[in-house]
This record gives sequence, structure tokens and C-alpha cells, in this order.
Amino acid sequence: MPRTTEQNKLLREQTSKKILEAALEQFAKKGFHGTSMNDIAKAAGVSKGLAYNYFQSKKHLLEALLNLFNEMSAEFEQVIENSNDPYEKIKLLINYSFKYVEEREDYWLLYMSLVFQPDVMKSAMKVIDQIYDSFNKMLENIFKDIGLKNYVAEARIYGALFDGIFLGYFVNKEKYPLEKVRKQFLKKYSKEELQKQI
Amino acid sequence: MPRTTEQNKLLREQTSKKILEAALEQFAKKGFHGTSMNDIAKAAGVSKGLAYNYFQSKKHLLEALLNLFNEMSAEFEQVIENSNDPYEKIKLLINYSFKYVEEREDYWLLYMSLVFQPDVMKSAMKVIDQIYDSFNKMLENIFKDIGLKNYVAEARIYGALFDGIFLGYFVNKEKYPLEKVRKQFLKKYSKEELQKQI
Amino acid sequence: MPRTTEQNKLLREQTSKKILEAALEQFAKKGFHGTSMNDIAKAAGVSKGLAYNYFQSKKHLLEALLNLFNEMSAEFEQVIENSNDPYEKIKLLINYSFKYVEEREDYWLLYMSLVFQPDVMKSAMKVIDQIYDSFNKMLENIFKDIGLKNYVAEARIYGALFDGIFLGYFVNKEKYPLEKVRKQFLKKYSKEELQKQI
Amino acid sequence: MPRTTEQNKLLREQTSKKILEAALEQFAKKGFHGTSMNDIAKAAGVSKGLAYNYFQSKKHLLEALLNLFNEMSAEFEQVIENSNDPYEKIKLLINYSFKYVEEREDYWLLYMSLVFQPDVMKSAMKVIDQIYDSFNKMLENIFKDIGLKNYVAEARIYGALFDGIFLGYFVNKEKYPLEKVRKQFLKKYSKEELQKQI
DNA sequence: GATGAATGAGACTTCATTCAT
DNA sequence: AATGAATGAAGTCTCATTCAT
Repeated sequence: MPRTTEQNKLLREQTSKKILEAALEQFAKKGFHGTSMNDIAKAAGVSKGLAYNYFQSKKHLLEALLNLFNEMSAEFEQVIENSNDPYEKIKLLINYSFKYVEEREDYWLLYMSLVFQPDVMKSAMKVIDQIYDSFNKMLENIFKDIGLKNYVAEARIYGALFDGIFLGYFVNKEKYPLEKVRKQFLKKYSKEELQKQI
Repeated sequence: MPRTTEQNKLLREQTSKKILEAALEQFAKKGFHGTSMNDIAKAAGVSKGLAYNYFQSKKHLLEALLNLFNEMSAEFEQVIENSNDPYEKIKLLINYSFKYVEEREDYWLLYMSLVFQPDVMKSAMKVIDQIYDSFNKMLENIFKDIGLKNYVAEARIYGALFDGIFLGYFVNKEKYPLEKVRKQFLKKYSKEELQKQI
Repeated sequence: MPRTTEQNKLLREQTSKKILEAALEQFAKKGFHGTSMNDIAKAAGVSKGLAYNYFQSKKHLLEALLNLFNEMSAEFEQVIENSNDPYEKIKLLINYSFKYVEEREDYWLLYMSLVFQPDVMKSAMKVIDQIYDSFNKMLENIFKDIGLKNYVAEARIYGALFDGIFLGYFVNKEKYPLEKVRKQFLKKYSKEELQKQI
Repeated sequence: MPRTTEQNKLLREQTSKKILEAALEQFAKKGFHGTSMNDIAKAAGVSKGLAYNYFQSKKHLLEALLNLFNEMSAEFEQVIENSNDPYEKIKLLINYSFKYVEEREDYWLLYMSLVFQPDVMKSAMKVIDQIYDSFNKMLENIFKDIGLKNYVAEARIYGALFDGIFLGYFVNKEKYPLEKVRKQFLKKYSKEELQKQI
């Protein structure tokens, strides 16, 4: 009995996901140029041919991954929707960030490795730039709400802290005092401290 | 008549430098795997063969560049020697950092791209780890001198700011409000602000 | 529809054999260093890349060929099993040798060219040494059975004759009086002559 | 003061010899294709450029070495001039052979490696063929003088023994019972034994 | 939908040879 | 006569992609 259209669609989705996840993992670990289609196919448990059945080329595969970054961005936006208080929003953001990067290490690593290899793909930088922008706007709005005069610079500084902390963390996970830093981060952006700056 | 030993030494130094600089530039722009020896040779204006006369392999070439990172680290240490006042040291550090990254963009980009591709080379991560360590120790000492209780976390936060700011800057140089951020950075680490935290 | 596992296995065996045979032929003719992977691939009628799909490297290809030498050795052992009379064994051996080298010229040439280039591969010399050993032991036993006092030296002398004859033959096949030499060889190792030496 | 013509000539001869010897040693050890001009220059203690000043190319260098083989051949001829007795000549030949190969291992190894790589150079095979011929003629004459009916085959068999023994010796010098074989060789070609064959 | 054998362009590297800050 | 820096062709090997006993 042949598969129903329904079943086929499901199968395609599952296989596609397997390949995407494998690609993400491999790209994150070894970089775009350092990863071969063979690596990806093997990690996904499929044949090389099948990977090409789903994605036109290695670049297309990367492009497909980039779309996931937009979701990442959207999730951050959602998190701050949970409160109307800008102080609370900051707190939610910080906690979510730590959770996020720890859980989705691969996304974050791929994201960063693309930042530092703009030549890999033009479209990558466009996506990355957009994410940066939306993240900054989000932060600027929060800091404006709080009443910080230099909210433009403050947004960048907050973003820099976020990026820089995880950068340091990935240089040497064992050594990095992530918990201490998280606490200090929260403290620096607590209502009490922020109000001193107004 | 053969060249004198002196002449040869000079020639070797010049050519070696040409190749190293070209490699730095190319690696920074396109990443290790994304750069071919051909790219490097062409950028250096020499033949492919000659590059191998100077550096055993592409990896050895990268390794030679890594040594330059240690110099970078040493320069930071020197800068803070110019004062005994920890508050002044911080100020010197910040200003030097901005000048440094702007002037030596390529170093910084290569450095970062290696952070995000640990598979490229074991030795790279070792060197990077060491630089991080020494930078952190330097900062911890300064913050300890100032009297900050959480000097460990504070050192990491300072470092994160540094890394994160330039990361953001390179994502989109045109858009980044570097000068505003520098000022805000200085303000946050001014004597006045720091003393509030003691 | 993909090929069945069965089909693939057959295909791999066939292609592998094609490559091995081409490599043997080329190595025998031009030596290991004098043969390029391109030469081999062309002679095998496959692409360069495919040769690497089957053999990790040129050295591995040579190593695979070395295993064939062990078969060669085994065949000689089998030949003398056909008789219990040591005099008859010698005769069988001589006739088989001539047939063997004439038919498997390439094996023999490769074997010899490896003897004279020990630097090519450590493992090659190990295999060659083993074959020499087993061949010598075989001969020593036969000569011991016959009752020759100097059976150790006699085994070596027999082996030397074997090697030396074909060496001379390959220097100039047209000129070499192979048939005359074979007859003289047989005569020297005839029961009648051997018994004179006891 | 410039060198005199005399001095220059001497110098050229010395340097030429140094290079030839180094080439012989390297070719013998690693084969023609396995040896680089750099290897040779280094082993000779001269610059690459100088080697080319003396020898037009790597092939020319090999060709120059081939001429030395002719000397080798001539030396054998001279040795047997020392006696008029064919039985004595054989004895002189055997003893000289063993001494020769042991002392001039490199010549012999190069000679043999060329036999098994005819593609390396056409001219090599011509020279080798000539040496074989003259050696064979020499032996045929001796065996004819002794009165052996099958002197043609006997000459080849003697030659084969010579080649084969040293071949076996170089496969594993430590293990080879060279002295035992030499004695047995001498015995086989003693007047007493040879006369049995007439 | 799925496989992996096969290709070929291009990467890294070596080396005979040339040439001259 | 002597040097070794420099070149470029050719060799080893990898890998994105295609294709079909």
C-alpha cells in the first residue's frame, strides 16, 4: 500500500528537520567551510543524495538555518510581552537570555561564527543585521520607558554585555563563572540600580 | 655573485612579513577554511610555492599569527603600567581598547573567528584561553584595588562589554554609534560611578 | 530507486579490483614515486576522486597490493604439498617459479622494486621480509630432508638463483636464454646431482 | 688574488665529486623519484644553485652516475686478468664480488633500483644492459675455457647467483648468512666441483 | 523517497629549475 | 664559483554535486 499524501508530507518534514538539525550542529562545531555535506548527511543519518533531495546546495541549507534565527528573535520579543513594567521586562530578558544560550548553544555559535565570516554568505549578514536591529530597538524602547537619557548607547551596552558574556563563556565553559556573572548582570539592571542612572 | 647573508635575512624578513600580513587579512575576512593558500599568496604578491618556503603549512601560518596575539595581550598590560591609580587604569584601558580594535581590525576579527571555530586548531584555543585569562586577571586586580566586592564577576562583565561592543560594531559599522557607546562606557567606569558600587 | 546492497557490493568489488590492477601495473612499470594517482586512475578508467573513495591514499593502495604478495607466498607452499618426495618438490618448485614469474610479471616487478626502495614504506619491507623468511624455511626443510649438510646456505643459494635469474631476464627479455637456464637449473637440482652433494 | 686556472679545475673536480657522491647515496637510499635536488644539495653540502651549475638537471646527474657503472664493470675485468687459470679466475671473481658489493653498497643499490624502474631513464637501461652483457661474456669465456658444455646457461646461472645473493642480503642484512653463503658459493665453483660437471 | 558510486574542480603541498635587492 | 629566494607545473587529496548495474 503506498503512503498517503498525508504520510508523505509528515515524512518529508521529519527528514528535513533531521537534516537541518544535523547541519546546525555541524556548522556550529566546525564552521561552514569546515563542514562537509558528508558530515551533515552522516550526522543526520541519511544519504548524501537525500540531503540534496531536500536542499539544493550547502548554501541553501545554511540559508534555511538562517530563517531559524528570525524565530529566535521573535521569541525574545514574546518574552517581554509578559510584562508591562520595563524593569520587569529587563529582568525577564536577562533570565531568558541565559536560559536560551545555554539551551541552544548551536544556534548561538552558528550565529556568531557567521558574524565573523561575512564572506560565507551575503544573505547571512542581512539576517544578522536585522536581528541586531530589532533587538536594539526593543532595548531602546525599554530604556526609553525607564527614562534613561542615553538609551541608544545603553541599548548597545546591554547587547554588548549579552554577547560578550556568552563569548567569554564559550572560550572556556569550565572556567567561566556564569552564575556569578548572571547575578551581577541582574543586579546592574535591577530597578534600584537603574533608577540611580535616571 | 650571491646575495650576502645580510641581504638574505632582510629579504626573508620582508617576505615573511608580507605573507603574514596577507594571511591575517585573508583569514580575518574569510576565515581559516574559507581562505586558500592561493588567496594568501596572491594577496601577498608572491607565488604559492614561496609561501611554503616560509611556512610549512597553512596551519603553521595560522600558528605564526597566533603569536602576534600574545603581543596584543602584552600591549594591554603595558598600557595600564602608565598609572598607579586603578581608576585611571580603567580609563586608559578603555581608550586604548577602542583605539586598538579600530586600528587592528584584522587581528581582532581573526581572534574572534577562531573563538567560534575551536575545531580549526587546538593550539589556537590554548592561546586564546591564555589571553582571556591574563586579561581577566588584570581586570580582577584593578577591581580588587578599587574595592569592588564582586571583582571576579565585574572583571568578566568589563571584558564582556569590550568584546560585545566590538562585535556589534563589526556587524554593521556604519550603523553602530561607537562614539556614543565609548562615552557611556567611560562614564559607567568613571571614578564617580565606580565608587557608588563599593 | 537505489541500487541494492548486493549490487553495490559487487560494484565496489569490481571497481576496487580495477584500481588495484591498474595500480599494480603502474607501480611495476614506473615505481611507487614514479607513478601518480592520475596515472593509476586513468589506467583503471576511473576518476581520481573515485580512487580515493576506495583507498585512503597512495600508500594505502600500495599496502593493499602488498597483501597480494602473501597470497603469492601461500601458492608456493601449496605447490610443494603435491608431493612428499623432496626431490620432486624441488622440481615442482622450479617449474612453478618459471611459470609464475612469466605470468605475473607485474607482481614480481613490484616486489623487486620495493626491495630496492626500502624508504617507500616500512610495512612493505616487513611483508617482503616475511615472504623471504617463509620461502627460506620451506627450502631449508626440503634440503634438510634431502640430507644436505649446508642446508641453510643451500636454501639461500637456491633462492638467489631464483631471484637472480628473473632479474637477469627482466634486464633484457629478448636476449635472455630463459629456456636454457631453466633446463640447467633443473639439472643442477635433479635427484642425481643433489645426491652427489650429500 | 684570483685563483689560478689550475686551482679552479681542482676545485671544480672536488665539488663535482661531492655532488655525485651525495646523489649516489640519496638515489640509492630513496630512488630517483624519491630524491629531491634539495636532498642532494644538502647531502653534498652545497647550494641547490651550485648543483645546477655542475649538472644540467636531475636526469643529467643520474646519467653522470651511470658512467661510474662502466668503471665497475671494468674493475671486474681487471680482477680476472690476475690469473690465467679459469678456476682461479672464478675464485678471484667470487671473492672480489663479495668485497665489492659490501664496500660499494650504494652503487649496487642504485644499479638494481634502475633495473626495476626502466621508465626512469632510457639510457640507464642501455648502460645496464651493456654491463650485463660484458659480465656474461666474461663468464661464458671462463666456463668455455673450463670446458663446460652449457657455458651459456652456466654464465647466466653464475650471474643470477651473484645478483640473487646480494638481493637477499639487502632484504635483511642482519639475518642473512652471508659468510656461509660465500663459502658454499666458493665450494660450488671450486675446481673439484666444476670438474665433475665437465 | 532514498542510496552511495562516481565525477571534476579546486584545495594543499612539493619540487625541478631559474634568477638576481 | 656560489647562494638561496622565487616560480610554476604537477602531484596528493577533498568535497560539493550528480546520477544510475
